[in-house]
Amino acid sequence: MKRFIFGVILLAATIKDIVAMTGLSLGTVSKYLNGHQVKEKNRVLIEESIEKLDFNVNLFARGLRTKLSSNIGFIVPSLELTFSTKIVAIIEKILAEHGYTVIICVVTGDSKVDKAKLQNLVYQKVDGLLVIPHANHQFLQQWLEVMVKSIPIIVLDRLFNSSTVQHFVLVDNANAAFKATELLIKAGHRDVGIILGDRGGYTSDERRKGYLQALDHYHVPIKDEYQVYGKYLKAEGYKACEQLLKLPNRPTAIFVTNYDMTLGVLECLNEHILQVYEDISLIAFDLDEISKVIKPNLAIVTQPVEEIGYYTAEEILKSLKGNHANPEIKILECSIQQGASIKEIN
Amino acid sequence: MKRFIFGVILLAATIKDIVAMTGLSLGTVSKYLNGHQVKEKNRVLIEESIEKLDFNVNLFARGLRTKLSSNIGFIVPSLELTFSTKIVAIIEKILAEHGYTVIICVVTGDSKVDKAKLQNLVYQKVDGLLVIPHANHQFLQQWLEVMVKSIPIIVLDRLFNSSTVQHFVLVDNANAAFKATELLIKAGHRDVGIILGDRGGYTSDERRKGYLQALDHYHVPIKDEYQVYGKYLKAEGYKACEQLLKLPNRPTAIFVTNYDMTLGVLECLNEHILQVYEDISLIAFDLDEISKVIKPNLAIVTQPVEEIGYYTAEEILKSLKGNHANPEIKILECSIQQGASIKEIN
DNA sequence: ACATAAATTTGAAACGTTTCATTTTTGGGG
DNA sequence: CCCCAAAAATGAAACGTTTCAAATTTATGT
Repeated sequence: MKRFIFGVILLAATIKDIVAMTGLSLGTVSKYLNGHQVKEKNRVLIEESIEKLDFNVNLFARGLRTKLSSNIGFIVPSLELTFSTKIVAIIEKILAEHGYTVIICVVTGDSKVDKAKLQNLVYQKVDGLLVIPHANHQFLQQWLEVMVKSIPIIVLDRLFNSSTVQHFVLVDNANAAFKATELLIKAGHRDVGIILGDRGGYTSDERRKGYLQALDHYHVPIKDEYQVYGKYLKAEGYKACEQLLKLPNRPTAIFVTNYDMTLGVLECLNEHILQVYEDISLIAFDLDEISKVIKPNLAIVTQPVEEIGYYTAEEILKSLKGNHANPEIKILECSIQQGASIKEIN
Repeated sequence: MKRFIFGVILLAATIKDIVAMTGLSLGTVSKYLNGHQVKEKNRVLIEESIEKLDFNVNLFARGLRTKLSSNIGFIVPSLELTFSTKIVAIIEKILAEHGYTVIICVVTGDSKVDKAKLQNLVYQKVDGLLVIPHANHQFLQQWLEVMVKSIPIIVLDRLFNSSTVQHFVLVDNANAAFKATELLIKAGHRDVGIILGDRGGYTSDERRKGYLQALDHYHVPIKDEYQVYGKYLKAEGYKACEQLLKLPNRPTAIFVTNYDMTLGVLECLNEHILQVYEDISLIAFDLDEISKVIKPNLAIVTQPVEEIGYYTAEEILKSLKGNHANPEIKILECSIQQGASIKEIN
């Protein structure tokens, strides 16, 4: 029996207390706790006892035998992207309903630091792993390749080639970029710049692909100087924007393919005293909460973060429940939110 | 010895393997692992062995004896406030350097849901707790009062009266609000509105206090209708703003005391076709990353999130190391970032 | 060298589960 | 009412640490 003094627990109840109270054996109670068949009469007995004792399984003891922790690790490149935090929040909520907790692990990209963090995490503390890879994820990827053999892993946002990691949840970046670019073209723009992430990065390449397809489809000439690369950072967005503005015939519209870069672009336009819409058209990515406060309201591509969260949570739960072999590449669609940042120049 | 097949760990090394390799006893090795004095010769022996075996303490077994997990729980009201996520990120980084991991727990304010989450967390999974309370935190507070007797707890952002919880890290909200209001007054504004959080909420009351002090200090008449309350949400900021705009002689300047509410205010002004600066002056809270992209740049009060993070991490580490009795209320200062959103109307 | 105090080492017991080979109970058919 | 297969219950062993009283080694002063 849990014993209290002034409301503080001195001693938590154990299975042995249940045994003492019910007269059953350790084995039977344990079986009940793990969802196995137990005689009706005994089930009632045990449940009453659990209730009275306020019994909770000791996870240390359980883990010692089973090597399971009821924790899920969530590896993110940063906590300052709403994309990541929204997904973490949704998943934390769902997993909590199933008795799991979420351990956050921010990877820096510095493989030395990351290695220690990941090692500790995976060897002992988590039953499964959710991963939003860092742009610079070579080390992480190698690590995952090995780890996925011992625990279920789902990778979000980025696809990579791997014979072992096979469970991905992605958005259709190419199609989203196609539609965004299309929107600009249909408004009459033929000089459309695009600000991309790292050259060779997965999302970057996909978004570029969609952009090129759209130009091609509408017979708009492709110009290399309109495609600018940078890291997914505000400062790099600023730089990329300047680069486009410096061009002899600068684009009349820009597609910025990332949240943070968009902030940089807006700051850059501000400083160059260029008005969105009036002087230059814009469509951005993922700006959800703030697209409306910016004047004019920005047209944006919105990733289905909620759907990503729900789907991923369900999938990892399935994997944890033993269905270890349903790897899949899931691709979800983005939507486009109209704004007042695209000028018709027919 | 850890045994591998195709790079996958089959069996992790245990203390017994070290015993076998060094010829020492369990007790000695354990003592070494826990930082106690061991003969130099043996220290070397053990360290070599650990290295060779790639030994890691099994945290389940350790926890079974010690009831310690090397996890810290971080309770946040939401993951969509940069205030919270920045602090979480900083603290996660520092704690990781000390072998701790961070379990995220988002409380909803629904005490039924929260209770189950917190229970699980505290009874078994965490050695300490960091808490950014929800605005509606009665239940949470009661819970903390009891829990702090068994593990160290530090509360951030909000102060509350408690005979047990005594460790707080706060910012000087009153002073920050004083300075913000002062800035508006010095620009000649005498009709200064303030949009506050929940009536009776800690931060809300403090910020109001500073606001009133500033008005009083500069002999500006105080008007009740200029003080509007709402929840710290974008939608409520919108509503609050409308309320101020509807007033017969509406304020010439508004102090918005929260990030999310500011977004709502900006949207509201946009829709009413009111220009910040030109039509109405504004000073906001915590808008850091986006204050620069908004035109005109907003003047903002910035909370020292980095400092809060570093300080809190150090404090919880101290508490975990046994210095269990250094409760303190730490108050950090905010800074003000000038912008172009305040019009001189002398 | 010797006695003694101090510093280390030792190893059995305990932490609270799960597992599994065995034993016991149950219920259906003849 | 008995037999037997199936279902359920049993309880000892094991998981890998930490702890602690007892034993051993080392250091100190004479």
